[in-house]
Amino acid sequence: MKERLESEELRVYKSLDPRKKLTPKEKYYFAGLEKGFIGEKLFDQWLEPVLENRILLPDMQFMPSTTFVQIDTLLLTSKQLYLFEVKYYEGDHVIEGDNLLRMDGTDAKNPLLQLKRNEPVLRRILDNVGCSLPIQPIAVFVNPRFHLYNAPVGLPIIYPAQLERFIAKLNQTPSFLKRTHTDLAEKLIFSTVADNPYVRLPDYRYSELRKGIVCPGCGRFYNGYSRAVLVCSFCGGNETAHSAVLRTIEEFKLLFPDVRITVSQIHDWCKIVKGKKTVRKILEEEYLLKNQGRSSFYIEK
DNA sequence: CTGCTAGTAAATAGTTCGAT
DNA sequence: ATCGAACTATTTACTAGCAG
Repeated sequence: MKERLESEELRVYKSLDPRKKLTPKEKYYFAGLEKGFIGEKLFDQWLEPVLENRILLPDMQFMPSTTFVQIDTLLLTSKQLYLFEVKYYEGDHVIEGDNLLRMDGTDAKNPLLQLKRNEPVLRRILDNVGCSLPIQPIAVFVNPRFHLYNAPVGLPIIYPAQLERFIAKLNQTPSFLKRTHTDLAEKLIFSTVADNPYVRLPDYRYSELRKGIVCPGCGRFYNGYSRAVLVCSFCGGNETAHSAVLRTIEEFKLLFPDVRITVSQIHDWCKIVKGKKTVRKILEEEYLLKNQGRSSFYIEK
């Protein structure tokens, strides 16, 4: 019903990373975003076998009244709604009171607290759409290299070594989806909101960013190209100028949503494309030309 | 495999057109 | 008047096909 996509925030960091020197803080935050996404994808794969009669709702952002909640993973069954908080933490951890600590003493986000905060908000959202299904909040640690030392028995936590059994058990629990369930899923998707007030984007200006086309294989810049085929001098990967330019236009749109797309703009942004003709041709094929002459620009088809 | 040729598409250059 | 897109013609680089 809904696909899990990289967040806009993550995509911005990804395309900024090779083009600008990120501060250590930004790098750290970026790495966290990437790990989070890896973990969520990994858990999606675990859930795959139970989805025949259950619905996976990834990346659900709600804003009922003034509180914003982001829920990584919801799983709708006929009996209940699982609220998962997925973590890709690695290494040894301990619980001290309400805090989840790494062995070096630094704080990691405690998913149990996040669940405690999110559950009542989700309850309100469910009530709003007239759903009385019980919520089952669970924290999931999906990284096999994760260990938690002193957790008491009975916490709503799934550890890496328990994942397989959890999925097997879930699969044995009968679930029959009716029309009301798919309707509910649609209603929930409909009530999600797009923007996340917690995004922390680094500040960047066009002039300071390195221009050019990045190889999708290894993330480094192409040195140049000839005859409409780009060959990466680092990893050997190759692709057509058409798809490379198109991807680089998407990056530009992501980083500068308010700047108009013109042939000159994209020509400068892609840098290694020699002629504006090539850029124009691609824009002409994939986008829609607005206005004529001096004030012309391209928009989505 | 080499050398030739024709065909194709990109790059280049020069010019026109339209909006500001 | 000026700038950027659009148009046109030409050069350049590569490819496929073919004979020797």
